[in-house]
Amino acid sequence: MDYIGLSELEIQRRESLKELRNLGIDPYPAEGYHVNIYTTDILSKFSDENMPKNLKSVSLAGRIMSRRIMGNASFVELQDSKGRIQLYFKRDDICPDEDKTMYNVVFKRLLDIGDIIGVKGFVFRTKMGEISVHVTEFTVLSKALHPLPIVKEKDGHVYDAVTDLEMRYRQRYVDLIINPHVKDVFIKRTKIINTMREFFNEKGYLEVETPILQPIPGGAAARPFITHHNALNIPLYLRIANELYLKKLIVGGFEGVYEFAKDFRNEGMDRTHNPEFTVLEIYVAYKDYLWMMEFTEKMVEKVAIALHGTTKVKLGDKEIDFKTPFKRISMYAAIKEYTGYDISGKSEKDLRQICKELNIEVDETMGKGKLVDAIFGEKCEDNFIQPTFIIDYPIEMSPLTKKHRSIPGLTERFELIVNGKELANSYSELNDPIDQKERFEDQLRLSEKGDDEAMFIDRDFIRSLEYGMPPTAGMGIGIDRLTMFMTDSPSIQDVLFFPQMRPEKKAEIFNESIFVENGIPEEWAKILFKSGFTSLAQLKEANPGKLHQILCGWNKKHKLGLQNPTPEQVKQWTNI
RNA sequence: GAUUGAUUAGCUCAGCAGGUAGAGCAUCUGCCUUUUAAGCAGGAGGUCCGGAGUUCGAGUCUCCGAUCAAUCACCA
Repeated sequence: MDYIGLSELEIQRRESLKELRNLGIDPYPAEGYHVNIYTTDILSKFSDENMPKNLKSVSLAGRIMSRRIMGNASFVELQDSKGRIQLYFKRDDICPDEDKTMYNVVFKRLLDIGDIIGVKGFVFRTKMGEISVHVTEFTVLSKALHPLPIVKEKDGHVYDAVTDLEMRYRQRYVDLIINPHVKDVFIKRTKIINTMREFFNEKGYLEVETPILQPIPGGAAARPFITHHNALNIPLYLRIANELYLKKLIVGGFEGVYEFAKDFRNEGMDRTHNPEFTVLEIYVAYKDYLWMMEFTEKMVEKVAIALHGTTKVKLGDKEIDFKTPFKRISMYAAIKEYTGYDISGKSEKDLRQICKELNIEVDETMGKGKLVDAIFGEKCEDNFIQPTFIIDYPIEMSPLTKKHRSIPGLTERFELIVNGKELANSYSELNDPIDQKERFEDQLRLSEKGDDEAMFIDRDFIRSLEYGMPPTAGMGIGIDRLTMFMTDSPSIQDVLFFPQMRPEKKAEIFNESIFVENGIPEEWAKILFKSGFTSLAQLKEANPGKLHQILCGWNKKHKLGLQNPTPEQVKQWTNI
């Protein structure tokens, strides 16, 4: 076995692996292990007076998280999918006969923290009062070769926790093993999605799937990822939204459709942005945005209660109350409240001037919509901590939204803001095909002006509207953000199992061939390379005596079991 | 992309106006027979992120690079 480059702990574990096999124990057995109880059930059902029958003979499996060996009695903490429990191993119970190998060798010496075992035994309470499993038999189920970081915990106080974010995100499996609260976040995430799904299904809306690879990335303003389809020889885009496809389904006659969709945006990454993220979009025929506002707040309230049993949720040092009804305020009223400016009816030039007076950075490519959005984003958004609907957006920033029924220049649109961040976005969908075509053309003009986020024109979408789409309300909500709010997570990386990261630095390219070609045996060539000799010139400069020592030392240290070269041989190598 | 900070044992972290690399846990060897984050004693374990420079001497100072984090910018 090639131990080069391994730490001592890893070498030890590989040695233990060999020894297990020599003893006839398969460290990775093929058959399953019969489990009849979880750690948490043992703890909750235990009773000193009236021990339930099923605790008299338990069989469970999990990972060894700590060991305390006291001669021929030992304690182990076992972690399964639900929690942890203490195991008690006693030599003469594990090995009733003369042969004490299973305890003295296999358990004490060849098992390590991180290994996965199955145990059978009975439940009891130790003198110290801890509910434990007295093990009568154990089975090695999987030997861990990579040492697990050791985290200790007592009375809620955690010692030596792994806090390195890079390790936690890159090796999420390790994070999940050693930081139990991490699992909770993801269990809650799934619960959020399930709760929403139930809410929609109860009303008879249909869960659907629409394309992720799209010839035209529509439905939002964002920079897409581009890929290429070989057979068709065309570019394809990863979707930035599923809006247009879902509306086509409403045209097709469904009453309500929804999709939990992965969207992709080729933009910056930070605490609240990941290149791929999950969005729920739902469209319901014969409804408008006022209906959707009530629908949305009920849905969010239901999620909060499903998760926490109350509408009040802790978020950092704040408490958010998701009790309905949420506050509603129009966008212009919000701007007036926080800036003092009444921007209704203002021209692009006026808006630019107002931005200047408010010290908001603007550039030439920004149209009216983006200017208003800049004012709102800069001066207002942060102020809305409790759930608030911002309603009635200017037409320029809402190209897929129906014009307001009574206020010119505005659209029937709302966003839900929580903790100063946009959570959901919704509107009465524009179903006038001619108006829609004009709005797309406006976007085209913005794009020509240099706005690289302006929407593409989707002619098939316009064609679908020409067949007639019923009045429809649509809503999109960021699942990652919702999960952040509901689990008190400060960054999106905490609610994604595998957040996008820069690739790990490539391992050094292993190339000892130059030495091999010059007659040095391969095993020694590798060691030369690993000890920092990467060229023949370097080798020539080396002191042969010292080099001999380095090589023999390496052989010993890493237990390679190679026959050491003679000093003369090594001298020869330096003279190649 | 900018600024600031970080990178030392498997893990958590010390270390200094430049002078032989430290602790706890984990690991190994003894002792210890129901412990409570960690029983006791002893041992082993490091390319101090990489490269160049200053110096008699660099983990420490300077420069370049890598990676990560925080803040900002960008992100309808």
